[in-house]
Amino acid sequence: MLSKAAEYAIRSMVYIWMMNQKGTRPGYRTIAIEVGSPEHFTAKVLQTMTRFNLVRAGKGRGGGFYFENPEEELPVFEIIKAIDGNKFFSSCAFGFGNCNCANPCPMHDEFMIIRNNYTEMVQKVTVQSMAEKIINGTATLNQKLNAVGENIV
Amino acid sequence: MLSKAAEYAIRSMVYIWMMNQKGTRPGYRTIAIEVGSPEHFTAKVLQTMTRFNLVRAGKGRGGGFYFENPEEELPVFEIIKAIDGNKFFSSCAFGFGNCNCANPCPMHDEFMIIRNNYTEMVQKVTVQSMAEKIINGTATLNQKLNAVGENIV
DNA sequence: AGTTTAGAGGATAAAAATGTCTTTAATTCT
DNA sequence: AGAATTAAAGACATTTTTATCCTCTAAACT
Repeated sequence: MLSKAAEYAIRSMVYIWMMNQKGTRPGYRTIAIEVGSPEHFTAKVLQTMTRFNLVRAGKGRGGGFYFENPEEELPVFEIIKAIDGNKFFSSCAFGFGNCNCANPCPMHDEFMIIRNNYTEMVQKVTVQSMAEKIINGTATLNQKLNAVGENIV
Repeated sequence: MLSKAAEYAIRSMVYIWMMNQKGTRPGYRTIAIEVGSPEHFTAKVLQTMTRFNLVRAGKGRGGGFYFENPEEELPVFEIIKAIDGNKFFSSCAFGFGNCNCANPCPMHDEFMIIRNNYTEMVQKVTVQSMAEKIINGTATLNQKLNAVGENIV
């Protein structure tokens, strides 16, 4: 499963991309409110994003976060790697540092298939493809809750 | 990814099953040494296993852990659920409590496929099937390290 | 230049996961 | 009955993850 940090990062990035399309550069305060993540923690996570050059940040009035090349497809894979490293993409079910074909754990073969599928998936899903779904109305970035805090179904 | 607790639990259960086959009931001290897990933490994890009736424990001299019905296939799924709950099996990529078809996150469809495959896998892989691999010599329960602590390849 | 705005960075706090230690309870053997 | 053995249970410690706060720095606008 994704860490909270990675989760917030992905949500934030999609939001930034969408706002950029509308011609604005959101700040982390706005982002946190809109994607439903803790404000300062979101700021930290976005620092990591800029450090890895996955997004750019402008200081001062009119500043905020933005993509230099919004057309360039950004796979979720890159975001996850920046935040969580490639722990998941390299480690095995049994936590063996380097469970490999020569010295496999008893779930190695089965786990490899899942892991490869997952890796492929997060390489295929991009910030743009996700944003598109939200614009289409076929997905939501933040869970819609009713007044009592219950999920709307 | 599995928690450490779940990881140790799976390894321990496979080891117990194999020792039972040989006619012995290992204690948690032995188990911890043999599967390479922290002793007392392993004890805790095994307490959970007995509480969920996934294995039995005998106290006193000649005691230790054992399976009442060793023939009955035990899917890894059950072990993971006992330790980690069904967090992973029910939650979505975006951590939405109940991201569902009616209110999906932008990775919902893609993630569902992976999650279903994973669930299927851990339901198919059992303590017995894993033990068999180890007995065959086609897998190891514990990472074999050389004198310097490096992985043997 | 000075003021305002916004991210960067460091220090700290809280919570959860992981790991350790000690005591208690149950069982077996003598 | 008493001693030895082994899991159960609770208290405690450490580490990692998650979250908050405060100060610093850069940019923009007047």
